[in-house]
Amino acid sequence: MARVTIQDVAQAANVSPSSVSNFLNDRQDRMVAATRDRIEAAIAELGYRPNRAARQLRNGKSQTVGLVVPSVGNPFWGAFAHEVEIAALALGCSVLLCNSERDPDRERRYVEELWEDGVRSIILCTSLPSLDHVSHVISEGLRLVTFDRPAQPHDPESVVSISVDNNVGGHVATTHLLELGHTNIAFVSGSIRSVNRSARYRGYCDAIEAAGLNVADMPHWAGLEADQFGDVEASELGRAAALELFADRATAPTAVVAINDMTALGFCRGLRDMGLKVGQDVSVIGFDDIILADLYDPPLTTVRQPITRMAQLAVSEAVERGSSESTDPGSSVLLRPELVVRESTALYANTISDSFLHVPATP
Amino acid sequence: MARVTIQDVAQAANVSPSSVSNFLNDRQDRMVAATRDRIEAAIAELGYRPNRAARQLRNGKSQTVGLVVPSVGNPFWGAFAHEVEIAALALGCSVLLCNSERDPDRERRYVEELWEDGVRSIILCTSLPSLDHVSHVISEGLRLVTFDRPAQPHDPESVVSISVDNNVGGHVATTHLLELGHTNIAFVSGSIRSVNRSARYRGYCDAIEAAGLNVADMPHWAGLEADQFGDVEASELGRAAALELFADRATAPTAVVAINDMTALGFCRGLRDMGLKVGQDVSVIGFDDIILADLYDPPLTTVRQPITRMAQLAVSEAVERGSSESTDPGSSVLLRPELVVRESTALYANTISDSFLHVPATP
DNA sequence: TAGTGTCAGTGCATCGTTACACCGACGACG
DNA sequence: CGTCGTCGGTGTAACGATGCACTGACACTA
Repeated sequence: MARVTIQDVAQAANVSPSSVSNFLNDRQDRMVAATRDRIEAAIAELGYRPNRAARQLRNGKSQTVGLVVPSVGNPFWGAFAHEVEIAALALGCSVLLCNSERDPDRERRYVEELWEDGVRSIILCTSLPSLDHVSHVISEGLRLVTFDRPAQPHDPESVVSISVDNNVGGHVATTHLLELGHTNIAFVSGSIRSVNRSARYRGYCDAIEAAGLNVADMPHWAGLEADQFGDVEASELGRAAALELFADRATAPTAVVAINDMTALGFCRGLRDMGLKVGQDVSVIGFDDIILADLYDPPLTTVRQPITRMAQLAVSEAVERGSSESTDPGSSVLLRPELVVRESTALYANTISDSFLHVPATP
Repeated sequence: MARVTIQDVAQAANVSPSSVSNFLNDRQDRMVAATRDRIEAAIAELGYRPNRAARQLRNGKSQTVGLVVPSVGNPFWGAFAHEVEIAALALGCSVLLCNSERDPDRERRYVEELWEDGVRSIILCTSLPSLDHVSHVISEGLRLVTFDRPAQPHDPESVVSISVDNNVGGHVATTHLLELGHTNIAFVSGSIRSVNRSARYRGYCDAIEAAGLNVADMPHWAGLEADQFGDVEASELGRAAALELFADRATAPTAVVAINDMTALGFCRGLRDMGLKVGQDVSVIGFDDIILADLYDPPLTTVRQPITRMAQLAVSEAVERGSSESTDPGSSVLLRPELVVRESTALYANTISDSFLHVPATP
């Protein structure tokens, strides 16, 4: 059961290893049909599979795509990683998984390491405003696809971005709450020093102002000590936000736009700690539509990201850039998010419930 | 910025490449201290990093550990993958991610492919009773660590298993409900043709009988068409179970042991569909303690798996088997799960609520 | 002093694949 | 008929690391 090499195939097909190599690397124009068929048959018969290590050693590239996410422990990123793996498999690639924990330094180290290990395509899920920390690798030829981070003016030319249109996402979410009659709508985000978060916030602001309201009047909860929380802990953040925003019932909002579903869920949990009912006392809308959104009680209204499609796009941009239907380098794909209305948002008219007005202050 | 090779280091240190190789491969006894220091200095100065592809080509092994999970889209597996990556990083390894979708054939294909690509250590999260589908690779020398699947009598000798003690887990969960006074306790599992699930079921049965009750009197919901559902869909399964078990209120249980948290959450969602309140009308206990368990409303009582510890064990068994403190080959590590009481379980005495008795039948 | 052993370090073939440079044969063209 | 171009295919030197088999120097022993 020793390994079948290209030599074995060559021998079986009565050609030189070079020809087999030519066959494998799409230079079939260089040979007559009969030869091609013999090689093909030999490969099939011997069950030959090229040795990745040798290939990679020889030409410095690997068939692996690097995936750098903040943390697969977060259900959104877990789901995305799942979709990426499926898409990569379809293209014959493996996925090397890295968790950056949203640490720019880890991002850089991972990207450098992957590059040095021959990985030439990386899907980087970052939302840092600048790509300076990895630009030196890009300039050496790395195919970088950023996810969840639209292209920025100063990005290196070759970078492709796949993202949802966060601006319209934030707008859609906020408009939904406005249409339900809410006029005191908080934005809960943690730090927004990231391009996707600030875009969502902009969408929120635009919607508020378009409704003739003043953003300055709305509570904006932007985290504890800046960036103290990583990604899995988004829910902790939401929870903390709820406790803080509802400490004073007089000024508390009746509706909340959360930066993502995990934060929204944490917020709901915090509301519960304070004896408030989501979708009754307070309307909460999330972002992402993770599997848990539909499972929650009440099911969470949210803005869905089409992650399957996005994962496919990201992988195909990463591994087959330059092929027929691929995007131009430097382009940015912005997919349209979709509002999913469930039960965590309700008419403002129904919001002023007994429980809201008479609930005792928490200790 | 060309690659620094072992030759460059050798030249800089005034030794032969062989000596550098010796240095790198723990054969430092073969050289005098001064030489060692020179090599060390040269490596540091040039920033040398061994080329993985070349290494792998030469000796057929890679520094990568393969991780085969049912689906990283499932928050439990996502969290586990996260921990595995952290543990692997600490040991200088990368993690290659594969989703088996619980399909034995995909498991086999992935394992074979990883093996052929030089991966010599695989953490396989399977719960298939037999390892026959991968035993041929094991016999060639693969270091296989199974996770969430205790060793079975017919397993190949070299396999190490890391798992929680599912039997006591099931027992602890059930006992908790019994202690709350429940006597009609359902078991919701989907197919239990997997060793961990059947162990949990056994623990459940033991506890029921130890309480002087009869397992035959308890509802056991074991899935729709056997195995129709994958892993992410565990929640769908739970939801379906709820609708079915509570179709007839007369025989419906007052408490439920779910096979895992996702199923439990789905079950809660189903209960909600029927107008029932978890932790009030019905007590529900899960298994795993995923991050969402604490976030849920009501927070889910569950049996926690110590995944950080388990991931560390799995990785260290996979990559450094044979080292000092490692387990004997063929051993099985069973960690103790921990009951986490939250609010989805309640005293039976409090269970017979108005809403339970008078809720209208759903259409 | 010849013989044996140990120590520190090196030469070289090798892993499987690739692509450049080459080669022979045949056809066409001036 | 000689020459050139093209086609189909091959030889070979890498890519970078490894470890066996070896060597030269020195020490110790009989």
